[in-house]
Amino acid sequence: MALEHAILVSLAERASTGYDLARRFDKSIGQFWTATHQQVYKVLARMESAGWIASTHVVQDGRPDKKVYDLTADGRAELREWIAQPAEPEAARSDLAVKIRGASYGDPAAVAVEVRRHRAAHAERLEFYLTNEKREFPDPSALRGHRLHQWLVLRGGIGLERGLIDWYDEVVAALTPKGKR
Amino acid sequence: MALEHAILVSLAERASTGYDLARRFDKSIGQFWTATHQQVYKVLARMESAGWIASTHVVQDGRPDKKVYDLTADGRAELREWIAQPAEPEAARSDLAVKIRGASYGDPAAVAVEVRRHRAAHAERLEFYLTNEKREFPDPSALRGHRLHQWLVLRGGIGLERGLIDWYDEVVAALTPKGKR
DNA sequence: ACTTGCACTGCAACTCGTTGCATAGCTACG
DNA sequence: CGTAGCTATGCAACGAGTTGCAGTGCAAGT
Repeated sequence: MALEHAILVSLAERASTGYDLARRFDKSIGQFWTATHQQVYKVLARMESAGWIASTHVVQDGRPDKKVYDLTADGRAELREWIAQPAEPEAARSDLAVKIRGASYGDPAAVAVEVRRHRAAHAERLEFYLTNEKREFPDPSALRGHRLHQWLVLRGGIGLERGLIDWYDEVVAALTPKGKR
Repeated sequence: MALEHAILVSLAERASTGYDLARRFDKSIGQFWTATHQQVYKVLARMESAGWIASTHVVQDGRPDKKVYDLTADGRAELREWIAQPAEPEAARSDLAVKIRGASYGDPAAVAVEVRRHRAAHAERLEFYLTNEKREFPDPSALRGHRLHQWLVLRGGIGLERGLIDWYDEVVAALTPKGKR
């Protein structure tokens, strides 16, 4: 499982509540790992009883109380160890790719429409990443340490989105009858 | 769940045994969907009782008996319907990306080594895909129907691998101290 | 006044997928 | 002759992740 470790990385960057972590998994870290808030709370509870993280109860006014989690020494050690260990090259999963492959057993035109829709969604995400990059990392050559690493992962996301968009364009062109282009 | 539908696509292309499907998930279809044989057998059983597929017991000599599965009319209908339905743009998951992001909380040099290893694995897979493409699709412009769709998915895999390799190169360069390059 | 939305936490039930194990006969290698 | 590896199927137990539901209290729009 890597969710635990993704959370460790997230908490190493900044102590946070479960709610906050769940939202961050929709954004920066979420590029390469996602989780719903239920999953986050569940895993946080397990991690706390394992002693990797510790929580502080914070009373707020005008808002519900919250529990802020932070790494313990054990958590830091665990993170260090996990990072040192080899990871398996993971396999991609894509419903859409399966649909493209099976297009002739359904309606190829409908698949093309679907691919266009995904293209638009990924173009939007690419825009979002590029805007982030400009705002947060205006001078990449000066980056070091964890800021550099964050930027590198963002670059990965950007490359991935670009690759997908190119591919979708290729697919749409191939699936659209020539008269209709 | 898409494994069921990935299997439907696979069986639409060719009637197969569970064992055979599991191996094919390591190759062509496996680009965008994988499954272990246990998972395949489990899902096949469920699909058969749902009436999507039917099996024929085949006695072999010198080898264990096998069960060859093929689509039923219901299975074809289900596949057609599934293909017509919209799919959610799926989120990527990558342990390695999380490790890159967390590199400063561990050993960045060790992460660089790991990235190099993944780069090599993906370069190998890229080679494999390119060889396949040359052998199976020597003249892409002439492709139509399910052969075209297969080729398109292969193109997606090729683009993905290329994108990853480029990214890994970028990451290795950034994580390797300048003196050691 | 009413509803919608946000901040915040969590339980319960479920599905999907992995890991480990079991079985069985044939082939090929040293 | 023994052992490793392939073809072939499957069960049992577990872990990871999703979906649905539940509750509180404030702010802001209609």
